[in-house]
Amino acid sequence: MKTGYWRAFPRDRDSVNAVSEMPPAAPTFVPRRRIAHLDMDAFYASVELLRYPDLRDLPVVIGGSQRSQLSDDAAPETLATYAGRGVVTTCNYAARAFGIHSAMPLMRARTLCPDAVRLPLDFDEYKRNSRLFKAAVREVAPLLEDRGIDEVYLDLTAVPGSDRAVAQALKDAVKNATGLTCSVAVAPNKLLAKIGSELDKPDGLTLLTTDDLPERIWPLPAKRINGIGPKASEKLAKLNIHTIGELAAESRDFLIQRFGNNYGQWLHEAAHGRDERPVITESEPISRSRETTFDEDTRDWHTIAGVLVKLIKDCADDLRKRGYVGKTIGVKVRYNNFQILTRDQTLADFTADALVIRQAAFACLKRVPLQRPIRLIGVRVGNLQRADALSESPKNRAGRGVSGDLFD
DNA sequence: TCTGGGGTCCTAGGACCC
DNA sequence: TCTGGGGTCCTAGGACCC
Repeated sequence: MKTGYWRAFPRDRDSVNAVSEMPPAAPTFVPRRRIAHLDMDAFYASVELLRYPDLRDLPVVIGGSQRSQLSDDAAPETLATYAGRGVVTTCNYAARAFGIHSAMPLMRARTLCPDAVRLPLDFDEYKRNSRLFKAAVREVAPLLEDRGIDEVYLDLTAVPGSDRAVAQALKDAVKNATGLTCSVAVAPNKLLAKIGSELDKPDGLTLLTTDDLPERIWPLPAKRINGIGPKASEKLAKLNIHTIGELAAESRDFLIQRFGNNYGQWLHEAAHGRDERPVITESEPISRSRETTFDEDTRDWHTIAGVLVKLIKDCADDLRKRGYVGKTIGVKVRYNNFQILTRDQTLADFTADALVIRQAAFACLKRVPLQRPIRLIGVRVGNLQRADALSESPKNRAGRGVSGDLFD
């Protein structure tokens, strides 16, 4: 069995500088990486089906108002009686058979399937199940990268057992802990593992090697690559590039010329299934935010200000609860034409104080033209630091950054 | 049909400092 | 009087992801 390959140092798109600082290449034997991507199947819908098993074979759509906004005994309703803003957050496979998919406006889903059952979101319950499945997965493979509520990457390189056996053990662990199914792929890197976990959904188990590239990856649409979204996809289509294979057939220079140095180079690497990004097991948050869409578009300053005050309070509470302080305060509006505008301001001192945030946020809001109705308002606190790390650093406590001459 | 909320990263220009 | 380049921070916008 082939177990590895020789290389000098890992090449990582995100750590070019780090590589150049390393000592001269003394070749090291690096075991071939085994990376898994694990993705829960229709996660929110599946959690709801644990609570309402009778709905299992009916089309079910999750989205719209949140459970916390309803009375406790609110019964599930059908889409036919639903009116209002909002999109499908997710839906079960029965609903997908009608052409419904996530991010679709609920009113559109209603025309496709008026009899679909609509359930409100219950984030507390999804988070509880998320913690359960991640804890179970960690028992099998401790090197875990959290990619949100319903998916993770795992570095299986040091986990004993065949790829298939470990993948099956992961699926069994998730099922035992939550009663839910997931799809797992094992591949040489994150890029291929991510594509792989989609190939056999739901309840999938996929094993991929670089030898599978021509047969199993290249025929897929280019947008199946994580990082190629609607815009890049459209631009590629105009160049008559539709599949990953067609992308791989283009020269690096051609892609750099059309997409810029960074992105062009990355497109070329990705199409060839190359990706050396490590599994990141720990990371610090960059920002926290709160935003909301009005029931009706508005230009009324008092309405806007009133909502903003509440969002600021929520955001400040969240920061304090998590033990973070931030330095850059910003507001975001979305106009009724969907255009987004942001204004932000960096303070001299880190803060999690609602009153301080409020002052800065309203200074930002004053710079927002309200010449047309807005549909969304939001507040963001960025440049986060751990509150405890801050109190240990005299320079930070002074709040004037790192210019040493003020203190030396 | 009429489009949520919470994030991250990248780019690019200008200010400012050395 | 005219002319540098590099580095960092701030701000705004945009693409993308879950």
